[in-house]
Order: sequence, then structure tokens, then C-alpha cells
Amino acid sequence: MGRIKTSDNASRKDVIVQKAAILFKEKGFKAASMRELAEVVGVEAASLYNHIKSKNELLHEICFSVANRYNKKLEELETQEISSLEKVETLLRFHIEGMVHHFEEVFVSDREWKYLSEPYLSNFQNQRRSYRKRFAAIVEDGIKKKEIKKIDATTSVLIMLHAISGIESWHRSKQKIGGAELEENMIAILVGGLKK
Amino acid sequence: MGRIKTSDNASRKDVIVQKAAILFKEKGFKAASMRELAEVVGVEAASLYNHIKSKNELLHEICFSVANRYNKKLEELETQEISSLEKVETLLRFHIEGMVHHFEEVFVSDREWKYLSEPYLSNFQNQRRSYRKRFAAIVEDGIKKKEIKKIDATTSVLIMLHAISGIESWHRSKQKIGGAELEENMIAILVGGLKK
DNA sequence: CTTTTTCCCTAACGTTTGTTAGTGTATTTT
DNA sequence: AAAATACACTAACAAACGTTAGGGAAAAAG
Repeated sequence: MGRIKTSDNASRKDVIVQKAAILFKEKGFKAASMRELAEVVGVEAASLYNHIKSKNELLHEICFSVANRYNKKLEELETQEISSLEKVETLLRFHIEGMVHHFEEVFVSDREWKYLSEPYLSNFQNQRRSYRKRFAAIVEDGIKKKEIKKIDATTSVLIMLHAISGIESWHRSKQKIGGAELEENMIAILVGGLKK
Repeated sequence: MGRIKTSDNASRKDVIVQKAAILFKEKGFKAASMRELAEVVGVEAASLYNHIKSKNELLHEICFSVANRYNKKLEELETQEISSLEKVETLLRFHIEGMVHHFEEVFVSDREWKYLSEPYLSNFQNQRRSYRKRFAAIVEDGIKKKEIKKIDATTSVLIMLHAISGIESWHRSKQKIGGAELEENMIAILVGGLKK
């Protein structure tokens, strides 16, 4: 067929991972086959194994790249000196932006992580749990400082994160509103629902 | 192995469909095999085919049973003479209740519908689209009557429906709050976010 | 230019998949 | 009690799966 074309300074492996994210998003991890991926990449299935160790490696490459980005952002945010409600809003905007502009990876990380193999699976679950706890702690703090109405913090985090994953439907829909408009609407409803 | 045990007046097919919902929820439709299902049911894989036509039939049985329930509820609601905000709240409570008490089916219908085969796939997508439009119409109506703040109705529906699907995380979590409490918290945030 | 490394190919492997065919035994109906 | 139906079994199928082996050509390094 010919070799894999790389643009910029991306490795051939990067190209494969990126195409895999698109394919996994469309078909689901289990339903997507290495032969399909190979076709998208423009190569025979066996050739993929010159660049990756296994199908599962592709998945954990995707999942942890996303997880790392969010963890980094949260860490950075925790040290900032702004109100809790502002922290929540910043984080929400970061999530929305991620869902709009890095859709495939984020979607796959969100929906297909259960197919990770050990020890990545446990690792990922721990990170996820910890992330939500730290997010909830920010909400708790806001409640204590009376910036946020008195609700169960865990539930509110759950609502916010899943509401954002609903941007999937926005991507799918025919007559979309603009990305920026979407963001403002989501912030209005979600932050509006928290405010005292 | 022995025959399939039915309780009440459920058919053997009903038993299979119900066990399939649990399995599909845990593993995902594609990853769940008929041999695994057979083991859960307590029978050999081939024996399942005395009751069902195919693996796909199981999926569309699940998806349309859920879809029908929601459509019926919406239809019933549309004729009632209550405020738009009350309609939204009623529908939300119905969704939350469904997610709490018919978890497996609802989850599968939500996440695995893309594996439906034609013509069921198109049919399901149409129903889904139509449901959301009618839900959004209620929100629009509430905005016009100044019960609901001025936001994009489509986005708000998207947020609400996906926020509810986040109850999945609640099921998974170790220290859960009660189902009723969860419902009140979700209503507080979501309806609170809409109110003018 | 020569050597080494990179990378894609074809062919094939061992599994697992959904599903069908055919047979025998319980259960239900007559 | 006899006949018919329902239902579970074993065995097997063709297709699709992830992955490995081995060889040859192109690209990079010397």
C-alpha cells in the first residue's frame, strides 16, 4: 500500500493512535477491528504491529493522554486564588472545550475505558475516582463559603461531568448552534443551578 | 444443564432478555458473547435459539421496550394541564426513577443502541430525535411563558438527559446516598438551573 | 557506495464468534 | 395412554478476530 504519512513531527505511532480514536469513537472499541484501522491508516493490518504492541495499547494511550490533561489542569487550578464558584466554572469550561475540540479522544476515554487491561484499568479507575473527589471538594468548599447552594457535592459533580459528555449529541446533531454559544448555554444552566 | 426457570408468568424469552440486559450492561453488547449469556441463563448456547432469533433481537427487544415506555409517558404528559416547568420536572423524575429502578435496560438502551441492525436502527434514531424535539418544545413553551430562563432549549434538554444518564456512576459508587435523596438533589440542580 | 535500520508486505496461526442441523427427552395436549 | 409440541443437548460450520513469522524493499546512517 505504501508508508504511513506523518505530518509535522508526529510519529507514525501518533498517526495510528489518532485514527484509532476516531474509529473507536465511531464503532466502539470491541467492534472496531485492527483490519479496519489498518485500512483507515492506509496499510495492512500486520504492519500496524511495527509501531504498537497491541490493540489494547492504543486504548490506554488514548485514555491516559486524556486523563493526564485533566489531572494537570485540576492541579493547576487548586493552587489558584479564586472563588470556588469560579474554580468550578473554569473547570467546566475546560471540560466543554475538551469535548468540543478533542472530541474523539475524550469520548473514547469516557465510554470505552472499561476495556482497558490490567494494570491500566485499576489505575484509570483510581485516577477517575480521585479526580471526582477533588472536584467535589471544591464544590464542598463553595458550599461552606456560601457561594454555592446546599446540595450533595458528589451528585452535583456527577451531573456536571455527564451533562458535558452529552456534547456528543451536539456533535451528532444536524443544525448545531456554535461551539461558543453551546459553552455559554451550558455554563448558564449548570453554574446557574449551583448558585445560591 | 436443565431447563430455564421462569418465575411468575414471564416467558423463557423474557428471562433471557432480562439476563441479556444485565450482561450487555456489564460487558457491552459486542463484548458479551452468547456463550456467556447461556451460562448465566443456565443452558447451552445453542439452546437459546429455541427462544430467540438472534443476538440482535435481544438488543432491539431491550431498546424498544425502554423507548416505548418513555414515549408513552411523554404522550400522557403532553395532554395534562400543568405548567411547563412542572412538566419538565415530572419528566425528569420519570427519567431518574427509570435509571434507578430499571437500570440495566435503560443503560443498554442509552449506550448500546448503535449496534441495532436495520431497520431498527433508523427507527430508533428517529424516535429518539422526535422525543428530544418534543421535550425541547415543552422547554420552549416554558420560556415563552416566562417560567423558564431564556436559554437554548435543545442544549438544556441535552444537559438534562445526559445528567440523568450519569446515575450510572451513582450505581457504581461505594458510599451511595439514597435513591430518593439522589432524585431530590438532581431536581434541585437541574430545575434550579432552569428557573427564572 | 555500503551497511544498517526501518517498515510494509503476504501468509498463516489459533481462538472466539454467532448460528444451524440433527437428535433425544421431558412436558403438554388430545 | 398416545400424539404432539416444546426445549435442551452435542457437534459442527464459516467467518472474523488479534497477532506472529519471515522476507523483501526503501530510507537512514556510516
